[in-house]
Amino acid sequence: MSNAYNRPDQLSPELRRRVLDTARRLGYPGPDPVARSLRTRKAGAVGLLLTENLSYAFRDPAAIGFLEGLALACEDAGTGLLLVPANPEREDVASVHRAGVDGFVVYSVPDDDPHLAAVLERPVPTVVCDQPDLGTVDRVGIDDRGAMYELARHLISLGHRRVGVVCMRLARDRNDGFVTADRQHAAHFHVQRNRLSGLAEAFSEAGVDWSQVPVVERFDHNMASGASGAAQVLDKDPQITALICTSDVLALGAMTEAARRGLRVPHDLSVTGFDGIREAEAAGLTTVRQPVLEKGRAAGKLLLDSNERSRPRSVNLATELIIGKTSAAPRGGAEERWFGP
Amino acid sequence: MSNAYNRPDQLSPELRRRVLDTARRLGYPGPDPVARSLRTRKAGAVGLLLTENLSYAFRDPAAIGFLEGLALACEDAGTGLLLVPANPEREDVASVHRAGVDGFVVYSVPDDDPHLAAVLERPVPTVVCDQPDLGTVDRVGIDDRGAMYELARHLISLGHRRVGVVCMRLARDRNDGFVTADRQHAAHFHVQRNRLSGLAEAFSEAGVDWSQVPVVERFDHNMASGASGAAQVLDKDPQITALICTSDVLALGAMTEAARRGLRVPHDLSVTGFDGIREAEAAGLTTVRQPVLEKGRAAGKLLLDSNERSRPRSVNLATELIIGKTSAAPRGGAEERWFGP
DNA sequence: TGAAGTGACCGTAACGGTTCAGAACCAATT
DNA sequence: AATTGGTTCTGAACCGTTACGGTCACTTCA
Repeated sequence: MSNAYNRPDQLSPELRRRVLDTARRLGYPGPDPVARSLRTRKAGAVGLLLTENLSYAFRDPAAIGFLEGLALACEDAGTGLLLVPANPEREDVASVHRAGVDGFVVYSVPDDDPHLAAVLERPVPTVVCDQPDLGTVDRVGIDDRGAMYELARHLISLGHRRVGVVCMRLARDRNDGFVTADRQHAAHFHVQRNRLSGLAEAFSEAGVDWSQVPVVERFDHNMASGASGAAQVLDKDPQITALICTSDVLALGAMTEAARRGLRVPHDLSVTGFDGIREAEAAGLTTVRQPVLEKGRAAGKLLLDSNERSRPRSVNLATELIIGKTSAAPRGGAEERWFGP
Repeated sequence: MSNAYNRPDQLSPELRRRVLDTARRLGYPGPDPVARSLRTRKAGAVGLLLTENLSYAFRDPAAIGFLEGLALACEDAGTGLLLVPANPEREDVASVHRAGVDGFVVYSVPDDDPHLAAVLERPVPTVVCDQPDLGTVDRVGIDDRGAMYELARHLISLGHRRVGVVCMRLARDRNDGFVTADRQHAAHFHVQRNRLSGLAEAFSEAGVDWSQVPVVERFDHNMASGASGAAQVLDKDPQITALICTSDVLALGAMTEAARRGLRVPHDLSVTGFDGIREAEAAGLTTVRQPVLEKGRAAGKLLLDSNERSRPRSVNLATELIIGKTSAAPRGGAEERWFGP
């Protein structure tokens, strides 16, 4: 029977026709994909674990780019892409257990997330993205630390010494406010931890006492958070000459707050982002561009040709420092004479 | 055994512990989701069929909004969302057959698409979106025809009589150029067909010979298409006072072309769109806003509570005419005295 | 003390396909 | 005529799980 559908060469055309005819007459809807998957041990789909609220993936431009790249890789391979809901509120690991997939891509979740643990227990290949190297599964990411270090060097060379930071959530608990050094080090989001540590290193080297730098955290990732985070930093220390945001979305929000306060960017305040999304380019933001689409595509490729037990691979994609028109030497800064526009 | 995982109440805690212990010792990875699906006849996922190149879904703002709404509905119900690749080039219906899902959502595909036919043959509930009412499955959409009629009335009341149109693809074959009346009527994309027919009706009523109106079609849906489409219309008839685009993305592209030609919008040329995406709002575009997120959510809800054999439901969501600053009375037009700004 | 009732546990039969071994058949060769 | 080879077709095993009904021990009540 299944031969009639899948192996036309294995039987005579006449029998095939007869089988298909009676099948249609009996109202047979064609082979059941689930039963087929059980037998062949291939689901024909890869799972994408997004710990964030599922709809978040469609709001964040960087996440959309990643999704697009991953979808492209899946399309090339002819497999589907299953978005696995993983609501962080109820610890509903069941969704991971219930997903019939040939492998998982894990995108930017906290490293202590129970869903991630559940994925790693499943006997399928996995690629983690923007995560620490687990040593046991493939990984794709960028050098967040190095890229942010480079951005910090840019600001330092412009003459900035008194700065503030707005970052995304650092752990699963909501903490909208200032961040202690401890919390920075213990951050469960690999990406944010490394970006902060790149900043800390560069500014420490430049003689800045990092523990005195105001770092504000926001749980939600949108422009409003960027604006309110910027407000909190500027209230704390109105003397800062640069505001460093760990994402473009936050930075764009920060720009609106600067405008609201009548601060001219970059004359009165430099603002920087991270990601290199289209909106940032349009705004001329100084930022680090990372190849989000390529990241998704690389994750998909890695997963889809998981050769039997080659040792875990780790891919780092290149980033590029984009110097836009939102960073300049601080007003009246000593260095202005040498580094100004 | 399965009880130990799924029905802790059916057995004593002691046995449960013992079972789970030996399971772990034997390296048992937990119940297999595919086998479970086979037995329970529930896949725990819904399929989304996008006939367009898969990555398209992540480029078009309206599609993203739809996806977000659908993802929200799925998240609420605790089911996954499977993106089914359906490359229009190779007629690869296998992807539809291979998808292990409890139902399908079909989003804006041509009504003669073989993938759609394949979905309808599958014995699972289906919701079509932006499609003609098939009478056999649930449907969600808007009144494209009526909404466009209303937009046309707005332009007519401003005094526009000589207009041009840029529309999205009308069928599966690529036809970048002028569109005959025949092709307009025979269009296989329900949405485009109805928008055009709303225009034709309104302008015909106003005494305009619709067959003389230049209508240009573009296969790809991006701003560049809008720009080149606008150029083609303006080359054909530089006298037009309004350019009607069947999507905001095309309209935004048309605006860039108008600017390139030194045409001031709306003074020299009115431009209108359709969808109500964020970028259009930012640009002050005159357009029709449709609730894309709600459309996705409605499709998901419809699918997920498919009560046994209720007769097919059809949902029409409300739209809203947004009069922005890209439409005004034509320069020197007779009506200007009464309707001008 | 025996019958009936209760709850925990276990064995087995599907679910619907794929695969593979071998039966049946036919033709050609020794 | 018997053996060989090749092709087409049939049947049974298996994939891993859950639903279901039956067994068994143990309690309860007459």
